[in-house]
Amino acid sequence: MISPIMEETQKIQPSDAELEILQILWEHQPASVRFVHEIICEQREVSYTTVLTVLQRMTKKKLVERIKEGKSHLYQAVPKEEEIQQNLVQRLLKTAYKGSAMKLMIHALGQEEVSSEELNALQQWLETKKQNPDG
Amino acid sequence: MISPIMEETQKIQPSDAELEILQILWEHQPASVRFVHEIICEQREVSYTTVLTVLQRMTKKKLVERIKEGKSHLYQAVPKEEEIQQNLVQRLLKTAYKGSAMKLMIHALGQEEVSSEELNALQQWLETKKQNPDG
DNA sequence: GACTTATTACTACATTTGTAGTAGAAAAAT
DNA sequence: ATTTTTCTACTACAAATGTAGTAATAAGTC
Repeated sequence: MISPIMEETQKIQPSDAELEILQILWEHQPASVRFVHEIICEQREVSYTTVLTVLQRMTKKKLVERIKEGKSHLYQAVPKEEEIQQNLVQRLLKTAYKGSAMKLMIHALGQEEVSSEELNALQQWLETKKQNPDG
Repeated sequence: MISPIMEETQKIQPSDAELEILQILWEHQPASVRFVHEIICEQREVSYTTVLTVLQRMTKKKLVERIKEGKSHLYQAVPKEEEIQQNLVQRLLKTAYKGSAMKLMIHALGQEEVSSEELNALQQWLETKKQNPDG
């Protein structure tokens, strides 16, 4: 879709499968197809070539980088985890919350059981933010 | 994708175009294709039949309901806005934030300019939450 | 009543996505 | 050296998505 909103938000928007793989890479950089496949298979059944195919597409899109390693390859995430997270929240904020960060937060807090440590951390964060708005 | 995470999160996940339309409906219930089209066109160019087609698919998926109105129809969102929002944050939380609501919130707050009213509102909300964790 | 407009139904089509099979080459095992 | 395993490359395919055209029908307009 090419709405103005989309354009602004036209940053990297990995698909579900891609994000799943990125997550793994962010934790175990660089990794082989085999490795990624095994990790995923701890959660769900999927064929080796499926993972391979997704990784190949991701390479084409520059979502990952390939390092030759003898016959095979090692993969490495290109975007930073934070960057992608930011993109995704921003998008959600605009497309589903009309920009109201508040409501989004309430929802994020509301459904999960947030530990009181997290609540405290957030409170502190808020204090800081109020003092120094450009944090 | 049929990961365990996805299954849990297998609630309604409207596509971009669908969400765009839902947003409009939530604000102006019930609305004609024409109306929806006009609203969208304030933002971006799109053909009337495109909107019609999406609405027809949404009807099939039960994302909207159709009310006959003479020759034409009026459409009404089926899911509640909050419900969809919750689904989307929950999904984001699980797929991109490994469940850390905190980080998600920091990001939500961090990138947009959040008014100090919003910050205050959040602080109050936090107070309440601490007193009465099952809010 | 003939003509123009609005509206729907149906069809189409390119892309993206999730999924996986097959073939061929390289490496490892025996 | 022959067989088995491990990889990659390539191909395929169904479903979803964003997009829009055409035909038919109903409704207003002159």
